[in-house]
Amino acid sequence: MRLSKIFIPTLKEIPSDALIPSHQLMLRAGMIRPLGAGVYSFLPLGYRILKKVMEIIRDEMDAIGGQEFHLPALNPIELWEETGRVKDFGDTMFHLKNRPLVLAPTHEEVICSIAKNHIKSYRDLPQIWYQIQMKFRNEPRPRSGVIRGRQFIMKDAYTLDATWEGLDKGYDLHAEAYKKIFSRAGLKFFIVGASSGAMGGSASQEFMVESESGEDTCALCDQCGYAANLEVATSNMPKAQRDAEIKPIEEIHTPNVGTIDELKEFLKVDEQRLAKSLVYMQDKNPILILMMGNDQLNETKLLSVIKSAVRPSQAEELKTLTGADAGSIGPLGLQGFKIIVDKRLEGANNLISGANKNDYHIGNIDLQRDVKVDGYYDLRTINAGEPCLKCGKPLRVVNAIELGHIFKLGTKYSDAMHAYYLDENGKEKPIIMGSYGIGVERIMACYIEQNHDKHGIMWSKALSPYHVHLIQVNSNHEKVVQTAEHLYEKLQQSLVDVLFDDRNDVSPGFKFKDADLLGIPLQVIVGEKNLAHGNIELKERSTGKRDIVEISKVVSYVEKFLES
RNA sequence: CGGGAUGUAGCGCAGCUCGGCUAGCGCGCCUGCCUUGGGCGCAGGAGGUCCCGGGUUCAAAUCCCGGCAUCCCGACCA
Repeated sequence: MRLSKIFIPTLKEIPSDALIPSHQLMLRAGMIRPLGAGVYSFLPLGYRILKKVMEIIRDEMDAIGGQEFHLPALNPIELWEETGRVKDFGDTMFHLKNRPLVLAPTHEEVICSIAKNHIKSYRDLPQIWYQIQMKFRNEPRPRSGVIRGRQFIMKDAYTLDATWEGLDKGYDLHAEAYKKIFSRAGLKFFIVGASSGAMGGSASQEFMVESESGEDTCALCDQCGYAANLEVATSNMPKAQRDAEIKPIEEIHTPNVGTIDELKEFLKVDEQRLAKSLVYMQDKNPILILMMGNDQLNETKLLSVIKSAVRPSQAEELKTLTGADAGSIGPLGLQGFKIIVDKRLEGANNLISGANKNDYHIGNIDLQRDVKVDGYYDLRTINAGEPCLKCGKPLRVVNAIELGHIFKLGTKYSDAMHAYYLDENGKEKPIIMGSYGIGVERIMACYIEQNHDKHGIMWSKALSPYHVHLIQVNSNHEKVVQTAEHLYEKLQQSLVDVLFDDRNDVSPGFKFKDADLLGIPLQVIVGEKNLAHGNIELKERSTGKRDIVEISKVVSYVEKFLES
């Protein structure tokens, strides 16, 4: 393709709305343009890269027996009523105004409805169905360019199985396929255990890229490889020890002491003796949560224990329910509360907590003797530096971008939609499902985040929109033009994808800058000086390494480069 | 949905505090000449509902009220 003809509107200046490198470079390299918040047009260059990404995904999905579908984005709202997800998604799902239709934010329901109508026997299973299509989500706050948009391309795959062993197998196949996909795309990634959240289901893993601009937070152990989303991460922090000495409850006057830090200072006691109280509301039912010292409650973990929506109680509610304000709440003497306790406090005694009376705390609380505990659960958020659960080495906590997520869904959707098959015994059973997503634009953006310098992007051969960037340096020099045209022909005959900068109204410096910005891995530079000796210069974008070769050897040089 | 910022030519910005504008600068764009190894130079030129609506005033980009949009932080995020 000739640069004089193709539409690649590069920018010298950085658009002010773009803050992260991938967003800036995608705009500057003429790959995308914004149309509204979280909505982007892909221009020809950007779309070529997107297609490369999709081809890698397609290739690996087909390799595990996936069958590609093309599914509707417009869905009848009744379909989503069946699984109760109109409510679950809430404002995140786009609703059409003049028809009872929604824009699909994902496709479990559609897949399930097809399965329901056509998968009748265990003989029809297993199946791996996938699609690479636009999804729509009314994100409250789109950000970071294409990384979080209101419409985006997702590869979504679904496994349908008759047995749980089958689900395990399908899940593992996807995990392996995902490793291949992200490796082929040239990404440095890691895999974490994750929460399955509102998708439902059991096991779940996320494929992450470490990035300052990531919206997820993960704990990593560089020693043994432990990795988990902070939503589910655990560490090996010591539990409270049970004292041999049994002491009676005592009331302690603690004027103007509210926070755990103040209490610790005031009483001069070890933080491990302090039990922090938090009150959450499950509908109209209060839940008291006890955490050790200043441990932070992890709301995702709480949600997985409670299994329904909860919210922190408000100040007036607290006063009415407990008789005290935040800072003086405790487990003793509460009416109608469910009480759950973090595992670090399991069975502990001689604890100090609020008295449910302002300015007072209670000492020597024995959770076994004094409190009716409804359960001990892991509820805390871990911190960087805590010992790894597996090997004891300090954990790292990093921000990360989620590239892919694999779930074992189970029968949540097939039950809700009555997608049943008949087993060997003629017995009706729900199809067992798994769900596996990849953010296609995110692969592109994350690749750029990991592979750029101050001049621009550095594409790998796998994702580069063209194989080589042919630069005709001096457009007024007849021999340069002739040679560049000749090489353009020759390279194309050898099935090399060439982007040819044949512009005759652009200075050499401008062409070099553009070439480095676009980041095609190999530049073939036809300039007057080298040509005088019958030579052509070849520059590798990523290393800056330059080679001078004879004209006749350019094609074989390029072929060798592309094969390596 | 809370907090903050911004909105002036295709892009990046100045002007706004203290009203006087016939709105300016750089880049880009068009024409001509020139130059040709790192975003050339010279000359000429086109391009604006100053986000929208209302108000104050002799006079509003500028002051006041309302709205919208975009970005950032937070909340949320299958």
